[in-house]
Amino acid sequence: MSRPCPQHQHPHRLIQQPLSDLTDKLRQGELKITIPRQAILDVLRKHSSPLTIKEIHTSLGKLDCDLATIYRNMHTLERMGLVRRYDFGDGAARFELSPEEGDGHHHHLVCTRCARIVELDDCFLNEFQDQLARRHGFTQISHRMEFFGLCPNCQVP
Amino acid sequence: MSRPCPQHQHPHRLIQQPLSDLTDKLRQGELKITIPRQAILDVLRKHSSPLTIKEIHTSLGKLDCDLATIYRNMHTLERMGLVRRYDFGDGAARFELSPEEGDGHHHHLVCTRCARIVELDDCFLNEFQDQLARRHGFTQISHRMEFFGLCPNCQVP
DNA sequence: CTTGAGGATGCAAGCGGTTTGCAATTTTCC
DNA sequence: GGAAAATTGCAAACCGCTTGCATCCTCAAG
Repeated sequence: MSRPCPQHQHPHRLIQQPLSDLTDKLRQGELKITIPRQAILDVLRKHSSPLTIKEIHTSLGKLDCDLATIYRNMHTLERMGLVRRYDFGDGAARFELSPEEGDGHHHHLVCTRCARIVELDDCFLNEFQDQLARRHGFTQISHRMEFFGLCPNCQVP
Repeated sequence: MSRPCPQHQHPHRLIQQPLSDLTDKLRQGELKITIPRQAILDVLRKHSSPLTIKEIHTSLGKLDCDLATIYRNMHTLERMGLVRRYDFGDGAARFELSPEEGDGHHHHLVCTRCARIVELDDCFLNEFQDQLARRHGFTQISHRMEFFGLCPNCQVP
């Protein structure tokens, strides 16, 4: 389905962090270090683009843990800021490891046919967002933005 | 799918009692003008912000038509370009009448507490989008972008 | 090293939004 | 009016996701 993205297109910011870092964070959050938890983080570390729960589950392979466990873990990991959730509008949430520290906010360009995902590094919307907030009196403002189209490989039926 | 050539269809239609623009378009698309269909379009015409299927259904009131019918109709109306679908990430699709003719592309600022929706008139992303397409070799490119925050009324718990 | 409290998991049931198969009905055209 | 085709209602199913509950595991205190 989704194939690996050419390296030159997006030097992604998933800095390979030592496992101890992650487990450290787990401990800080008073989370127990369990087999499924470690395995999920491992899977996420090995992929550069956001994965669905199903993809995570099949990536876990022989460690065939329950879907409910993955769902629950994605929530807790998200709550801890270890993982970032994306919604491409196809009904399945996708997750990737949060880039280290900085808010690492970024967006995606998604092929509507093969689901290939290109990561876009920069988000230029912050000042526009602030302006919007001021104009309409909103606070705690955030945004979702994704691009869709046919990738080069999918343009010939 | 295939639309008849505008010149060669239903010549009598033009001199009949004035039908709404919408029913006009239904005929052009070879869609039958049914009670539920008209009622749904009526509801959408009376609301300025996108409605969920449920909201449409309750707005239909005494004409208590089946949810499946609404779902099916939203698909066909969307395919005809009469209706626009939005996804605010809360699991329920929302629909509004397509702005007349021009692509009428626009975005929303959604209160995450009371779901109040502010429509933003302009979209400044088109040239950026084209640039993206060129850079990554994508075609048929489009985007989704929504803003979220707390509206003025929801800022004091 | 043992132990136990509370977190985490597996299982199964359930939920909300959406889709679909099919028979019955409605719209439209003649 | 009557036939063909589109549309509807109904019920069941689907999909992603959540939850209740009994059991299991982790980890720190002893």
